[in-house]
Amino acid sequence: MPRLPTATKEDTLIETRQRLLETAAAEFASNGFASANINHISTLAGYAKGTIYNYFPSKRSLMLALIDEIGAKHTNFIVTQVMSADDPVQRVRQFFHAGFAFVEQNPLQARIAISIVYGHDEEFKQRIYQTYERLFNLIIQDIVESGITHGDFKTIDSSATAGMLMSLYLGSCSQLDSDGKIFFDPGQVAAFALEGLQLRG
Amino acid sequence: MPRLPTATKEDTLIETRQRLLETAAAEFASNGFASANINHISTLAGYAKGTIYNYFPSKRSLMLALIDEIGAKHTNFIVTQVMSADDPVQRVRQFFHAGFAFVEQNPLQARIAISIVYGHDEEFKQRIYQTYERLFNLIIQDIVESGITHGDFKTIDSSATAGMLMSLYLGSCSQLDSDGKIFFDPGQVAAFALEGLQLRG
Amino acid sequence: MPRLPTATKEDTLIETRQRLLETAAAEFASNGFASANINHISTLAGYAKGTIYNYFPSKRSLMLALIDEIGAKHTNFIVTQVMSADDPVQRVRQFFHAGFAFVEQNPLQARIAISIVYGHDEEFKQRIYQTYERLFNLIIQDIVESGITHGDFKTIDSSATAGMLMSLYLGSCSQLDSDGKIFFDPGQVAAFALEGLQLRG
Amino acid sequence: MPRLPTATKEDTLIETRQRLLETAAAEFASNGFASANINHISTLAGYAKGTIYNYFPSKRSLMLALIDEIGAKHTNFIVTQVMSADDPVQRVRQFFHAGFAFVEQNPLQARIAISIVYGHDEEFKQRIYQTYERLFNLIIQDIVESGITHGDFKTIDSSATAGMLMSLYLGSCSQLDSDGKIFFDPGQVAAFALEGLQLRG
DNA sequence: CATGAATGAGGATTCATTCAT
DNA sequence: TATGAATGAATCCTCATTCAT
Repeated sequence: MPRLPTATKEDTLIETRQRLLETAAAEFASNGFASANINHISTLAGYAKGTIYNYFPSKRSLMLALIDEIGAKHTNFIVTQVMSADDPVQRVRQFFHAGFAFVEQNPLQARIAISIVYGHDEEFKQRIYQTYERLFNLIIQDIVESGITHGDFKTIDSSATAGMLMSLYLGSCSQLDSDGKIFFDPGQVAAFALEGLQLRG
Repeated sequence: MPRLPTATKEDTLIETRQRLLETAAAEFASNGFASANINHISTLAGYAKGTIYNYFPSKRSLMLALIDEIGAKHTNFIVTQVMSADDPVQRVRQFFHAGFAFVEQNPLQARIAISIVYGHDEEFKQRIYQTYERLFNLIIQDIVESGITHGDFKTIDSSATAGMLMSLYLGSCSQLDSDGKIFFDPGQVAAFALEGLQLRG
Repeated sequence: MPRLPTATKEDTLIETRQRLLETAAAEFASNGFASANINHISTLAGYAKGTIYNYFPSKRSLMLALIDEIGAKHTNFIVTQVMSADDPVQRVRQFFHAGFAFVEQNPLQARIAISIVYGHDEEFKQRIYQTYERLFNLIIQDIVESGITHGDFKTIDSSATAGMLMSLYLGSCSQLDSDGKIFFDPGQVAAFALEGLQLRG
Repeated sequence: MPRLPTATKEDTLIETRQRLLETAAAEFASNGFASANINHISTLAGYAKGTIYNYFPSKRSLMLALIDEIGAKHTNFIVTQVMSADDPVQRVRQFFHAGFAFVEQNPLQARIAISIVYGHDEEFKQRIYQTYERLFNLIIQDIVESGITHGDFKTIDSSATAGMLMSLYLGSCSQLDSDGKIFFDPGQVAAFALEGLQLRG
């Protein structure tokens, strides 16, 4: 049915797989993994029930593939933009800007990632942590430790600080107003992360 | 089986309900709402399948009752301790101390609360936001705005700041090490919230 | 609760039983036996769940007791009025008049009786046929055969004719208009039974 | 298991549906709707539990589909045969002959129809009345009113008379002897309907 | 590769019934 | 005798998965 005559066989395979991952994202984002309906996913993608099993051996493995995809995309998106700045302070700002932009451009994927991070499924959690390892390392080394070395940041526990930056990021970008837009401004959050609440003496 | 001959009828009712809520917390915390098994809950509580329906009309309403309980307990726990300090800066520290203590003492309840806040079920989300309204108001008024008035904090958007403090709290207290202990130290997080990353000039 | 202080113990027993039978009639009439809820019955009667089992060993036996009561009442009601007429033709008219009057005065009981007669439960059917035996005999002997003997009626199969009269009765009295009133007039039905459709040559 | 390799897909679908409707008829006829077991139906039809839900969204909708089928078949069967006679008196006889023949050939379906007409489920009742509308109109116009016009029948209320004919039909065809055969002879019932009990002067 | 009918384990929910008080 | 908390068998329905076509 969705057969593009000009595409090679392999292209078609990849396209179908991609289409399935996209509709899976929609379904998982709105219903969560356990309540998601595999039938909806293939139907929405324009395929029959069974097709999904030609691409993924199970519902769970579909989710795992989706997690991998989301994690890679999310990480790439942020890493690229953070590294385009040289100054650690600028990198913090870039981190929140890029992070929020990703959420705005990929709301379904972001919702899935966040609900997994804060959810109860240990396998999914492990998997998403793996895919975010590069992002964590970036924050630890290229943001926090780099900032300490540069004399911009306090000599703080870099790993814990990375965790707090991630918490701040994931928490604030999941607070949406009634239109589904992120409630916060990335600059605001970056300022909070950099300067905190207190007035400087 | 759980027939306490010395207890009055009403006491028994309340005890049974409480027992069911506790085992429900365990089940919901480890499996999430959709994957939780109502039979497990009653069986773990020492009752037969049907008993739960003498107390709650449905699985969903059991969850809602649990949310109400968790929200009230969580809010009370934190509000009481925050208000025991007078100084806004101290209150921020108290907020994280009390918050982390609650999570340590009620890990199941905390997991449920966090997974709902960052999850996909809109009804549960709304319900938990309701129960946390008092806590939000506390952060806005008695921490942030009070700190601004006292000249301790910058003149920041108090509502957004409250959201960031909550994000920081929920995010950091849900990062556990391999023993299930919270990875962070509340003082550390409070310091981050108060002072941020940057060195003061 | 429904405790009349002036009544003797036995009276109370009988009254309670009666009250239970009445509310049972309401429940069985509107929901049918299988869908009837035993709890509704006792609650509507003003008693607790368990009380019904002090009077009837099971839901089924409650229905059987109700069938007995309905059958006896129905039979008595019609037999008495039919026998008050001497002429077989008049008796036919009385049969329909009395029968329709019973239905009007006891709509719930009538509904139950009719749904059992045309229903699928063999035990209930047998039981209601037993309680209607006297009524059948009345129609056969004191209406049809008596009419044949008197020279009023054709020499027809009296047993089959009794069945047709009952069919006509039960069928027409269960056709209700939108107000729940019987759609037919007993005189009309009696005339049909006596004279049929055809014009007399 | 019921994989007919020679049949087209659509044929298989229709056959399976038909098979399910037939076994459903057996189950509903012997146990009534509320006590019928959906698993029995599919198992008896040679399918697994879930298969029925590929064809009917619920037990209730299965019954509704069955009602539609029964009503259509029943109506067609009688209408065709009644209209094959021209004389209203003959049509009355045909009505009972055809009606009784239908019951003999479709005992399960007939039982279901009758128990619904005289049962307590309003939705089922409404549905079956809809499917019998054509039959009612036939009796009113093409039997009774036609008979009045021809000068064969008295000038009676045609709608009420139709109701009485239906009552007589449904009531008498549901009286079975111990072998499950209809107790009455259609000619006998037709004679009763045409001439009544009384001797003609 | 795509299909979709069939499967059947799994799970929420109902409710007649019991029995200790 | 009346109560109502507890029971657990029974049953509808869902849906991930299989597999013949």
